[in-house]
Amino acid sequence: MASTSEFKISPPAGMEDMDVSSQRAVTLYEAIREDILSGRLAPNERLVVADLAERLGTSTNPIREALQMLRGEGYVMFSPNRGARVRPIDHDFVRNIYEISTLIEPALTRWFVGMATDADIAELERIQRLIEENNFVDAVLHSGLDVQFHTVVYQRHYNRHAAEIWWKHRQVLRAVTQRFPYTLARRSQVIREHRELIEHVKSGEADKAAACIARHVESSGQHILEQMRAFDAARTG
Amino acid sequence: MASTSEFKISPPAGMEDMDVSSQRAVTLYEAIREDILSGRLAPNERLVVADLAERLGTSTNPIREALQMLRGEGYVMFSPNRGARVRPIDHDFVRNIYEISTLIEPALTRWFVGMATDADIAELERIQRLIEENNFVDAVLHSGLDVQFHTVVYQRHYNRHAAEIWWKHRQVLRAVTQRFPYTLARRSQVIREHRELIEHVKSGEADKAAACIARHVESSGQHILEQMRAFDAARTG
DNA sequence: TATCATCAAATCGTGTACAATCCAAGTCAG
DNA sequence: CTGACTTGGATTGTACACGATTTGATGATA
Repeated sequence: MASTSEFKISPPAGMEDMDVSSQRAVTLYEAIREDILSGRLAPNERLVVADLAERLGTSTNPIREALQMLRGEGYVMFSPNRGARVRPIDHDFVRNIYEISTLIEPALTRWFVGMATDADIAELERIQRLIEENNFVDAVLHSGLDVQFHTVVYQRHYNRHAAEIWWKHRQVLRAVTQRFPYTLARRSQVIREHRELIEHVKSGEADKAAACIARHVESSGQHILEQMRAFDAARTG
Repeated sequence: MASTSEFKISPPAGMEDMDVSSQRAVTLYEAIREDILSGRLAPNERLVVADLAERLGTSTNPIREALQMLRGEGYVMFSPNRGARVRPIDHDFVRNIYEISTLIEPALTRWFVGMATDADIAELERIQRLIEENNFVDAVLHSGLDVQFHTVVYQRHYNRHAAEIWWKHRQVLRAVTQRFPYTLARRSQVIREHRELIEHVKSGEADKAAACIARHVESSGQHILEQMRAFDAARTG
């Protein structure tokens, strides 16, 4: 494996086990989703099933099913008899997701504090060390490690539904954040907040950990939304 | 229209306008979803595409697409080369949904308090009057009115994503609640909490309204989960 | 005789090819 | 320039072929 950027984000153990579907369609689903999230498919672009089928080397039916899945997750929009279009991952869409994360993640974190084992804490510290070693140099690696970090916290939560929502949102945010650089201020803030979270978990202070995560998500959202605004302003202005 | 029980719950104005898909498939989607939620399709029952196609008078492709939609919403589970099964609407599933609602609905309500017009309040009071007139006699009517009541609050929220999540959850809960009767205690509690909410909206007290909704969802969840437990105990014991 | 393994046939999921329907844009007559 | 018609392209629904999985029976072994 290459030393950097080959970090593969796998569905965190036991997370989307229900997502294992028709072997072909699930791959197509991921392929198209990545194309949407990465921006290779432009916002509002038409998704012509025949074209996609040819490009991805399959026939139309698997494509249709993949598009229906994507519709369920909110990545594509359908119009009757006019097919699918790429939903724009715009400012509002990202803001909506962040707002919901701000509500859900603290609740998940609170529960984790009561359940965390020594192994969990060791794992958090291990990942945090890797994050700090990388120090945002490799953006993709950082993104993957960051997902890993939070996955440790949410992975075993009894509310699978909530964990799934988090996971879906996270995948959108991962793709979006990779389009923009971290400011220096934001970098040190991320490090600080992660360290603070670990401390609260260690001392078993659920409320503080929850509040910490709330701030973490909130500030992360602010950071990205500002970048998106700036980018859009630069583009249009 | 018949005087009772013919109450049709339509997707509250502008709510799932993105859901308008292939005219046929979306109907099939609703048909199958209702069969699952109402219990006509047993938990874990296999969903054989050919059977469904015949029963619903269509061919296999529309059924497949409908099943993929339902997969996205969490109503069916897929296994590779083994097809789809009905996800059991069990105690855990319902609890998960209630927990998430407890997080989201107060936030939506808080925003509504700052935005509510006189017309909104009048509408809330109108629906509340109908609820009290019906007084839980017609369960389906009550269920529909209850959805309407809360829809007034969430309908125009800027976070469409959150509103959609609420709406999807609500549809599950509507189907489940209709399977069980309201206890007398629960009836008066619902009336009281609705009235209290209206008062808080009128006086513009966002925090109190949010807290009120949090309690409302919480107690509603407790009520249903107890009924489900009792039912399961009676069945197995 | 009971239990288990093996194998075969049926069943159903999955992908392909095709026909029908619908929409939109472009064209031509008035 | 406007409105209806035509035509091309894409969605949507149907029929079918292939392959995997399940199931039931048959036979072997303890």
